[in-house]
Amino acid sequence: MRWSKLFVPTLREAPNDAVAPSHRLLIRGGFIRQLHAGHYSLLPLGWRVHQKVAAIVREEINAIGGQEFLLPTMHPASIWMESGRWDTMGDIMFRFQDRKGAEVALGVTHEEIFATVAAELSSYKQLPQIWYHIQTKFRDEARPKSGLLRVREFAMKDSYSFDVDAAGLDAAFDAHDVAYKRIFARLGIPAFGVEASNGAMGGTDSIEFMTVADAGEDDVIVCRACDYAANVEKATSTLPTIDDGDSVAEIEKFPTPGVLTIAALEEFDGGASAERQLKTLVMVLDEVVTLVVLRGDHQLNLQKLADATAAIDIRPAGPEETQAALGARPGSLGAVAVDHHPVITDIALSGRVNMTTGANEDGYHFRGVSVARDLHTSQWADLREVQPGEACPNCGSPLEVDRCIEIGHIFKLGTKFSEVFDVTVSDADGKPVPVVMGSYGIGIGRNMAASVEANNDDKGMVWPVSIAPYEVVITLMRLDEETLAEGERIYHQLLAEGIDVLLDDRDARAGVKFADAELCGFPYRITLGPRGLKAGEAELGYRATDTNENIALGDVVSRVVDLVKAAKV
RNA sequence: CGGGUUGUGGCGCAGCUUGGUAGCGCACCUGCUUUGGGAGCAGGGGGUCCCGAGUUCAAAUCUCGGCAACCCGACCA
Repeated sequence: MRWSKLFVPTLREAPNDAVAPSHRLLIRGGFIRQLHAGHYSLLPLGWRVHQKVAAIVREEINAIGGQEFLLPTMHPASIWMESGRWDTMGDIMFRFQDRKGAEVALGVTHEEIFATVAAELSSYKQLPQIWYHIQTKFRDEARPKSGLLRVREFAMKDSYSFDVDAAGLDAAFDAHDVAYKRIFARLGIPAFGVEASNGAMGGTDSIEFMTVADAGEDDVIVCRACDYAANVEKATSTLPTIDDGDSVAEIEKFPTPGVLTIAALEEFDGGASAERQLKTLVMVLDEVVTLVVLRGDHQLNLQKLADATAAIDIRPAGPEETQAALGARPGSLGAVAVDHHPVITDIALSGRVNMTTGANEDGYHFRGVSVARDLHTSQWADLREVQPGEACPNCGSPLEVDRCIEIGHIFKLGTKFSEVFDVTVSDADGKPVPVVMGSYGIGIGRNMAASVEANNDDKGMVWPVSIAPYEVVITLMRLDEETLAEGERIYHQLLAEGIDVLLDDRDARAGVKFADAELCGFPYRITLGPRGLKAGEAELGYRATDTNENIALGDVVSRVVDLVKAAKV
């Protein structure tokens, strides 16, 4: 391609509302333009990268036996009603009516659709299968942000595995785990897997692939001493034992005028330290008022509560609801003897005695509360959010928290969808068994942006050769006959070698061409000008290291070909 | 959904307080000079000032209503 013909609207300054580095650079480099919130047009350079990312994903999924499909992205409501997700998806799903008034939706994911196709599987002999497509997903995100990192319309590779048993699923899962790590390595993204919540999907194992970035949206708890890493939605830690005293006291109500917070009760004469208090949160889970009890100094993680209860709609109770439920205002609430509402108790409170908590009477608290004896716990669950500095559950070292971008997610679905959509096969004994499914997603555009987050400097993007829009740019310092002729010669030789090469034949100043080439992040730059030509040399520049060297004109092509081939492996 | 910020040529901004019909830098077009790190001079083109209503002789500017975008949080298979 000749730059003079290529549409690359570079900007010297990024729009003010772009903040994330990848967002700013992709716009400045003329790779993307926003249409509206969460919807981006991919311009020629952006589209080339996008296609290269997709090609790598395709290669790696094909390598583990994946078969590529293309399923529709507009779905009838009925199929989502069958799986029960018409309701559970909530506002994330774009829904509308066709001209006949039939309810339709744009796909947020494709478990249902692949399952309907898989219903034609009939024998265990046909298994295992790995099916995938690279298709546009639509998600009406509450807050699209950071350019390509969080959008409402995006291409995603989602694959689904079909196996006759759990062992087969394990194999498919592990194969994806390996494939994903290869993909991220090829995309130039430092990635690691973390234990993750399955969300509303259910299932067992769930691994999210993360890369550390300020622009990320997920907090990941990591241990530097061992390999423990988990999303805060899932992370646990080892807590030191709290000394509750030797004897078990009787429950006792005592006046606490004006004491409305955990902190105030710590200071109060006759109060208790936070770790010896019970914190009672009044939550509304799918319109059921529920008490959630945690240790006084612990924080609730909402996703853990959602996972534990399978509730779809979770919100804190309002003041009136709280008053109606417990007869007291926040600050004096407790779960002691409450049995007219579900009580979900954090497992960290197991076995605790002589605790202090609100008495459900304004201005009074209880002391001497035994969790097992005095609370009518309807469900125990791990609800508390791990804090940095707490001990790693594996090795005891202090945990840290990293801000991360989620760049891929693999998890085991089990038989939920196969049962709903009757995806059954006959096993070796001729008996019908539901197929065991797995689901594996990776966003193309998000990974493109994540690669920029990981590979940039003050001059612009630094693409890995594997996904660079062009592998080499030939920068012509002058458009005189000689330079042009030599540029054309090298350009055509590189093209013949299958190299993605861009010839910068624009009538522009050297500084402009250099700055644009660096901004766009082409890995190699061949600089040709009268000065070098006179000496029979070209300059070969390396974007990643910001270095260059002079090379004899006759050697440039073979040198670049070698470099590109070596880098692509 | 709560909190905050912002909407003025393609991008970055000024003008708004104190109404008088829009300006600067970059980018773009023409010419000349220049030419190995975002050139200089001269000339030129381009704007429903987010939308609507109101006040006024007159609104980018004041009032009211709406819309949109961004940031933080909530939310997010």
